[in-house]
Amino acid sequence: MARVRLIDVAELAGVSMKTVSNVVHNYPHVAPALRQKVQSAINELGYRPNLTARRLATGKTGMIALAMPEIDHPYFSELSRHIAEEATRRGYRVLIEQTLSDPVAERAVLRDREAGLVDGVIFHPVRMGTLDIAKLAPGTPLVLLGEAAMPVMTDHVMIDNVAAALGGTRHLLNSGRRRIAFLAVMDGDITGSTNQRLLGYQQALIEAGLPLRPDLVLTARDFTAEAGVAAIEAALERGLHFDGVVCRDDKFAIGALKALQAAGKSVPEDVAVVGWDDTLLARYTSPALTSVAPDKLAIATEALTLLEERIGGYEGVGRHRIVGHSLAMRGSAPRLRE
Amino acid sequence: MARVRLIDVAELAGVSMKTVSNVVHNYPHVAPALRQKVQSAINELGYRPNLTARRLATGKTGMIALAMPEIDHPYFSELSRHIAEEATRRGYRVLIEQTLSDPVAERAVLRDREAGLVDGVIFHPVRMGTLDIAKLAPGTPLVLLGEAAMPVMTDHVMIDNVAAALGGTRHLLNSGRRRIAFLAVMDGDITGSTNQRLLGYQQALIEAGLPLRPDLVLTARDFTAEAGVAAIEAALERGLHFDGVVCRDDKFAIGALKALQAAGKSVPEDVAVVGWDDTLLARYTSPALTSVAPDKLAIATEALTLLEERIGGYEGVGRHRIVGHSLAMRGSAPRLRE
DNA sequence: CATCGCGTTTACAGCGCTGTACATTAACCG
DNA sequence: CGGTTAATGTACAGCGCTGTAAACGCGATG
Repeated sequence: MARVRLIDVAELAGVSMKTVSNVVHNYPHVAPALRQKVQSAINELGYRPNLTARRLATGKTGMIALAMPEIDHPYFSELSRHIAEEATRRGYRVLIEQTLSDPVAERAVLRDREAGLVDGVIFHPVRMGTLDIAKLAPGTPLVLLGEAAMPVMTDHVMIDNVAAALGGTRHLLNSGRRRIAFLAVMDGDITGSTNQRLLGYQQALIEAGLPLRPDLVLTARDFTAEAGVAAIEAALERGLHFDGVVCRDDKFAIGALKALQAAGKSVPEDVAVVGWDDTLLARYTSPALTSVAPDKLAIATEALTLLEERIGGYEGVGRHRIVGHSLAMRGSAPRLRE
Repeated sequence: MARVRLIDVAELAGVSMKTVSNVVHNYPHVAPALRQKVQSAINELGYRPNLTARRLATGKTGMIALAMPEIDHPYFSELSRHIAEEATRRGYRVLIEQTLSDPVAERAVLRDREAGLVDGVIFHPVRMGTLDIAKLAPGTPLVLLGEAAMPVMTDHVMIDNVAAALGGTRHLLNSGRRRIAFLAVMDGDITGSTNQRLLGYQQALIEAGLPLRPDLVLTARDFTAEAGVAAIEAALERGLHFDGVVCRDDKFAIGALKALQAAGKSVPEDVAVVGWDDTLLARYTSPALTSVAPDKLAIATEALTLLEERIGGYEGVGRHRIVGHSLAMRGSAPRLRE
């Protein structure tokens, strides 16, 4: 059963291909009678336009690529959902690419993979830095997310990580905590996110007139809840005393919760915990996690707006947009009573 | 900066377009010297093949669509990851569609949306039933997931829900539970999954010689953790006594955990809880959830195998594949001591 | 030395659609 | 009523690539 083509419809209706095309596209200047005739021919044959051919002819694909480290990480899947919905609203479809934080896969995103396949790319890099990306200067319109890279020429959307960490830490300070740990820094973490969050944490302590104690900055081996457990266990074992933890990540916070409960500490009474990203996970732990909440919808909207402008031909210098964040208050570090 | 085309490379290298094409595709019969010359021309111009044009010429898109209700639901995001990785391994790229369980969006998946854009579709329907799908008989190769629909002519991959529910319930029975609730049935849930799971639950009770008590089959208003909380609260309020809960869903199980803990019941001592889907969430509650674990990787592999056969031209009757499942043992309904 | 055969390269049609330029008809106006 | 404008419709090139068929060496063969 060969596919029905435009010309088949045209022949059946006794008109030119272009007229059929005009009907398909609801082009206004088609006589009602003809439109009717063409429409029946379309229905009779069950014609569906071949999108690939349309793309080749128009040069527009109506598709954007979204490249992220892991599509099943709650933060990224929640963000993708927003981006997918916003893109649909604007008439784009989304091709999701998973890089698994692999440098080769990341590079591929900016090179040949998308050639002529998508109109633009939204990319959350992990391993590629500012210079790597600047060098690959892709022909494709591009918007970056996250803190790993921010070349001057490329558009970029992020939250103010320093301010967010400052806010989260202040919240703990306001509730009377004085020995607040940071979970965690890592070897080989070049994303910049951690550094900015650490900076905000430190700034809050300084504001409050507290000393910066290096032993309160914990170290983890990777970005898993298990690594968070291990880091807290190690800290407790070496006798570290702390009454609050600011985590760079909800998974770390979950690990902290587990390790603290296992050690007989109660949360938030003995130790208050603040997570990061306000993912689905934060709602389902017990106690539920207070978590820094990036405005994911705003990230999606802003990224698509910038991308659409690039697709529309904007070629100026990179715009760097900071979108809002808040602190989602839950049991692990509850809101203060008034 | 116009895109570089095949013909531009050909002119620079002083050869025909086809030769350049052959070099790009690593066609063996190209003289080394020429290949070298063409390669430098490619590098010099930074040529990248236009995938859209390639598709039009070959008729193959190398892309498959994956249509699911919600891309940020942990079960679906985990499944997508497997499908995306397996698809990549087989040389396909994945276009993810979110239907949000909207009948219109589901219908669109099977109709014009993918025309000539993907080689095949993997579709997890929610609202469309067997007949709806059978009627739309798409030209596109199609594999269905889930229990909502299983037209005879269409390929289909699922786990044995009855057996899985039977297994989960047996586990509770083996650990001595005798009053086991089912969380939950719902009005308007036509997916069939719930019914099959309920059936397995009932079968286990019958096997054990226990009566089927209708009051132990709880009702929820929707598929959220909050609805699960409400259902358990209502049951406790009306004085229902139970020592185990089989949930059709991890979110319900999380709701159950919350409601039980709030009511001062301890899990698993007073009430043991079994979840379903073994999502990320199950690992991070406390206690962690024992959960029915569909073999997601097998679902992905099997679905892609069937789809590839359809793409390859198989036009026979629908194949219905049952893949494995297990019971992921965790604290909410722990493994029995030997 | 003409012929064959193989490896290599080319020319060109065509994938299905849209944009452009042009032809036709209808409508309108002074 | 001739002439102008606007509304409709058509023909066809071309988007960038690949498949096919045919042409082109060139050493080996008889």
